[in-house]
Parts: sequence; C-alpha cells; structure tokens
Amino acid sequence: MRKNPTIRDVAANAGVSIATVSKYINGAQRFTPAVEHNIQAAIDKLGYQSNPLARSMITGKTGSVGVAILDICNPHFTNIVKGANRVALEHGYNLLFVDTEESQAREDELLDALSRRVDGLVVSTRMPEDQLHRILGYGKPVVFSGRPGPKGVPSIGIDAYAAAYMIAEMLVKQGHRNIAYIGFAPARPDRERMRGLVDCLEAHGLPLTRHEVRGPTMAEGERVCSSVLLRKSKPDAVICYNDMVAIGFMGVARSLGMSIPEDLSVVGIDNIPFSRYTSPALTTVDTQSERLGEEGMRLLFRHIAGDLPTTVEHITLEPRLVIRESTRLRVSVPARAGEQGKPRRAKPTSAAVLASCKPAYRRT
Amino acid sequence: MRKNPTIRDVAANAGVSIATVSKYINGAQRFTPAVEHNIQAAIDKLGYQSNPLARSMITGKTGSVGVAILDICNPHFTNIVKGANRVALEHGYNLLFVDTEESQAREDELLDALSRRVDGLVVSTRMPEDQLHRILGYGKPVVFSGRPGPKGVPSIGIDAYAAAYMIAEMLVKQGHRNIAYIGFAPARPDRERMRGLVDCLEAHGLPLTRHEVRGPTMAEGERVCSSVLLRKSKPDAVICYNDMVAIGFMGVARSLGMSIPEDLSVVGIDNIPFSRYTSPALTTVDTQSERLGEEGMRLLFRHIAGDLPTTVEHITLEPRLVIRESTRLRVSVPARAGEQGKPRRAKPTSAAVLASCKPAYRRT
DNA sequence: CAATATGTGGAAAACGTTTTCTTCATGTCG
DNA sequence: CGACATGAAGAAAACGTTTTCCACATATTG
Repeated sequence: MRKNPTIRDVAANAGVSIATVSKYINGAQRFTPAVEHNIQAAIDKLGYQSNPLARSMITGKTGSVGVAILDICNPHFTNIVKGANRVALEHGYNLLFVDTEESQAREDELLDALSRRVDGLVVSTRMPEDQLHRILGYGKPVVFSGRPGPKGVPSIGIDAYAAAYMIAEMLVKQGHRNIAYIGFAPARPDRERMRGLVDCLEAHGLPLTRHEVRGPTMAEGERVCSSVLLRKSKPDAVICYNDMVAIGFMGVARSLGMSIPEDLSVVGIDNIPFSRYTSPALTTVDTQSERLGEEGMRLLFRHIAGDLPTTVEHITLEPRLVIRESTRLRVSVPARAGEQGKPRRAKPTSAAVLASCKPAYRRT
Repeated sequence: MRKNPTIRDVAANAGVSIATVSKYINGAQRFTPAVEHNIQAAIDKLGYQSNPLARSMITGKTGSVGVAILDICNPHFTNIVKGANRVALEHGYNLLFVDTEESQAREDELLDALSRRVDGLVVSTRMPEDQLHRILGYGKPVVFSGRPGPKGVPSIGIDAYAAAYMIAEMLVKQGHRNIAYIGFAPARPDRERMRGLVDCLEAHGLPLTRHEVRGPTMAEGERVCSSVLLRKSKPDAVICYNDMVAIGFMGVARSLGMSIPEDLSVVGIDNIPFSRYTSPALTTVDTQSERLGEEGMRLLFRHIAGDLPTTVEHITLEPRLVIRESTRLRVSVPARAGEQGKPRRAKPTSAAVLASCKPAYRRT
C-alpha cells in the first residue's frame, strides 16, 4: 500500500532533471550513455512506472478504448468483447468495458464514466435514434455496434433482414406453414428481422404470428414457451429472437412433451458456442459475433486516427445459416442432416453451414 | 469531437472563481443562492462534466474498481463479473475489467494498466504463489478470487476439496467403480479437487485415473474425449474440470455412440447457466459464481475502507451438488430423478439440488 | 580563430482539478 | 460601538506528467 514512486524520485535518484527522465522514457531524445544508464538504473531500482493519469492529462490520450455491451451473460456479447479485446491489444491499447444491463439509467452513468477514460468507444445500445447525440456529445470517437448510428458516424452490424429472410426461406422450403416469431421489440434488429420474415412469408402467401419476450434471456424464453404452444393454432416452427431465448424455449417445450424437431422446429439467432450442445442441437444463424467486435474495433482505430473515408459509414457482415437438429427437414434420410451428417467422427466441430440457403435478393 | 468544457469555462460563465465551482460541485460548501444558481446555469448550459482524470490526480481516488478474469467466454467468469458489477454500482463505483486470456504476458500488461486506473482490484489469476507480490506491488487493495492469496491478503473462493469429495461420494453411492478425472493442472483449484477425489475414492478402495486438458474449454473437452474413451479400461464415470470441458466432452461422447448416462456418467463443475440445457442436462456442482463476484467485491470495499479485521482473510463459499441427467442413478424409478422428477410442469427451473449428498467431513 | 551548427540537458508552463489558506464583508454579542 | 465569530468567495499550491523553449558545451566550418 506504499506510495508509487514518481518521475521526480527517478530524476533525483539519477541526478538529472525530470524533463530528461520523461524524454528518456518516451524515447523523445538521445542522451549520453552515462545519463541513460543512470536513469535506467534508477527506474529499475525504484520500480518506477509512469502514472497514466498524469500522462493522459497532458497528452489527451488514455491508451484505452471502451466497449459497452448490453449483457455480459450473453455469449454473443462476450464474443464481441473477445474480438474487440484482441484488436485493441494489437494496437497497443487496452480495453475497458462496461455492462449496461439493458438499463437506460445505468447506461447513462456508465458511459459518462467510461467515455472520459478512453480514447474511443464501441457502443451497443438500444437508445432511440434521437438520443444518440448524447453519446456523440462526449467528444470521443464512437462506433455503433449492432445498429446504424446517426449520419456520418461509423457503425457495424449484421444484415438482420437477410438473416431473418434466410431463416424463413429455409423453413418454408422444409414445409413449415405456420411460423411464429418470438420478438423483442426494444432491440434494434428486431424491426428489420420482422421485415425480413414478413417479406419472405408474404411472398409465399404464409402468415406470421408474433410473440413478445421481455428480455433476450433464457428465462424469458422459458416463460413465453407455454403461451406460444398453448394457442389454438399451434405453430409448426418457432423463430426466436436469439439463441438464449431459443435455448430457454426448447427446454420448456421438451418438458411439455414436445419433440423437437418432429412436432416443432426451433430456430435461434447468433450461433453462440453453446447452441451446438443443446438438445437437440440448435439451428441458428451465425452473426459473426467475434468478427463484429474485431471489425468494430478496427473501425474505431481508423476513426481515432482520423483516416476514415466518409464513404465507409456502415459495415454490414453477412449472416450464415447454421442448420443443426432443431429444425425438421422435409426429405427424411436415414441419418439426419446437420452435425449428425458424418456420424462416428471424432471431430464433430464441422457444423453444417448451408450457405446455399442464401436467398436471392439484396438489401437495398 | 469538440473539446470538453472545463471548470474554468464554467467559472467564467458564472462569474465566479474555479474554486467556488469546484466546491459547489462537490457540495463542500454552501453559497449565496444567486451564486449557486449561476453556477448551475453555467454547468447546464455548457454541459460540463468534471474530468475524472484530473480529479483522480489530486484526490488519489478513481471511483473505479477493477476485476481481472481469465476468460470472458466462460460463463463462470461472466457471472463473477455480473455479481461484482452489481456491488460496485451499489457502492457508487464503476467497474472496469480485463480479460487476461490465461496468458501471463497479457496479464502483466493488463494489470499494469488497470491497476493505475482503479482504487482496488479483484483478481483471478493462475500466477504461482511466489509471483503474487507483484500484484500487491501496485500499491492498491487487492482481493484474490478463486484462490487464497499471500498471508494477510483477503481472498474468496469455493471449497474445491469439498466440491470434489461430494461428486466422488455421489458417484460411488450410485455404483460407479471406475472413475476418471479430466484435470487442468495449471489451475489453482485443480490440486485441491484432485485431493478431494483421491481422498474419497481411497476411502472406498477405488482407483482414479487422471487425464489432462490443455485449457478449460469446450474445444479441449472435445479433444480429450476420444482418448479417454478409447482406453482399455473405459471409465464408467468422468468428472470434468469444469462445465465447459464437460459440455465439449459430452458432445463428442454422444457422437461416438455413447449414451449418457447409461454407458457413462459425466459430471461438470460450476453450474453455468447452460449446463441445464445440454443433452443430457449436466450434473454439476454449483460454485456460486455470481456470489463469488459479489462477496469478492464487498471484501474489496471493506479493504479499501480499511476496516478489514485481520481475522477475515479468506471467505469460503460452500459448493452445492446439482444432480441432473448426465449421471446414472442406482435405483431406477419410472421417472428419472433430477429435473425430470416433476414432468409436465411449465416451470422446470427447479433444479434438483441434493444438498443431502454433502459428505460428512469438514475441511481442516 | 571566429562564427556557426549540433547535440545534450534543464526550466518552466501546461493539463483540469481539489484543497488549503487567506481575505473580506457581514452579523452578533457584551 | 468595538471585538469577535461566522460565512462567502477567491488565490494559489499541488497532483505527476509532457512539451516547448532556452542555455550551454562541443564540434564543424570558413
């Protein structure tokens, strides 16, 4: 608990001025070998480390970048952080992050605190459009993640419309006619997904029923399950807001005596690592969470460096359908498709990614 | 990207000195209503927020606390962060955290950076005992999480010995005779768990075979599975280092044609949220991850406040056995025990926690 | 040898706060 | 009415750095 040594201590110990020590440390100037040696000796002896706060005050740089996520318990977001962390370290920055826990008040507080301690932010937020300027108001470069930002502000996300369209197309192809979507309206991508689903299903002349979850969690997936299944016109396929909801949903559905996918197909979104291990293994859409974090951070660093061509405002990553066991296939072959496709293989990591299912349209 | 207003701007705008503004903001002194009104008006007009870096420099307090975890992709750790976050916010602090990714070099770098920006740290680390003083050397209050620290330094963890003993006891009771442990030697709790297993099994005159995983991940659980199962004397029960390993292991075991728990019982450790949803649902030991974070943070705040009685050095939380479907039960009843115990219930959240399985011993 | 370039090192200002000390005006008490 | 306590407000130092400018010694050039 002893006090940390300061640059002054080092200077005194080495018999030079603090300016000299500072310049030596930052390699801003060369000195006589004797002087350099003395300084280094003093630094080693005292275990000196320059105080980043003081340095930040004068340079205006913190050497840190921040990431704000909505829920640390959702692997989608932890993967984003993982990707972001890697790129930040590559750039010699360290990453601080906050979990806003879906709460507006907490988000305000945490972003306030975080924004002053970092050189830039990658932010996931459900804040309405007209509030986003508050985040920009911190005066730090910002990249929005998982949604577009205001005009001129870089952002990154996946093509939620395409993801939804893909799923619907696949389900229809496999013969489903009564499809339900469990949505989460406060979330940004929800609207686009809804559009994708509706567009696709309308093209096939099929209806869509919508249910609502109060949060994108396993617990909510559990809660909503019975009300979805107890409707008079029970769906033959359920698309969940994300994998967390789908996992909770499937758990209850099975305990209600449903067999998946025979009685009911279930689809998630995100392809979190655990979705491979549910029972049955979850069909989902990969949202490239880790790349989202990586590319978001790269975008941020280009933003910080100031070399962002104004043309690049929004990066859209392509979703990929990952078909596993929770969706019924029309053609029933001896071995089910998906991961079971190559049974008795020691390495089952090859998830069946049906890129071929990509719908033939482009988002405008 | 405009510059943030400073206290000087506010003072000028309100026609008072910066000292007055500072005192007003911190509530250190009362002022004439007119003056207070002017200051508040100026603050609102400029959107002023005091610069935490500058404040920290002079007060020596940052208003932040730090948490270092080993892997953000492991829900055990994210739960710790979640608990820690809650308590930190309760205390008016905000939480910064770093993911050291099991890498010593990264840990050094990140802790260096983090320690200067916070008022205290809760640290999970695999660093050998004789290196821990380096962390203490940062001159900040530290609480070690998941392991004991050096003498006199507070720490928190679960009783790993008890957890292991519990599992072994339960497996033996259920009739298993050939038990394997998939360990991860670099981890702190590994040694204690091994002791717990060996002690229990020796008491029953049973052997234990040990296998090694290179990291506590699902991928490693997958990798090690075939070599465990292809041994001449195949085990009838496998205890995995943690739930992640267990989940990976089970995935491959099933794809190798094993039925769990009929052919093989599998047990994890941690009780991560997803362990309820694996196929079959994973029997595990709850390590109270969230409480670990909460209590660790409470300990830290008492440490920061300086009122830690020297008697409280290490808090040990009690593990609880959570029996689900991945372990074979001796007595076969029509409905299997565990979560299936009450079938057809809409709320399957009541995991069967067999506290009765607690072994009759106490750790010394 | 004088004049100039070069390289080494220090003095001091600055960053945006908090805090101590001081000043000054006002109100209170005997 | 004078002495004194009280309260409001400001001046200035401090926190630990970086950075700009300047001084000095030495080396180079004509």
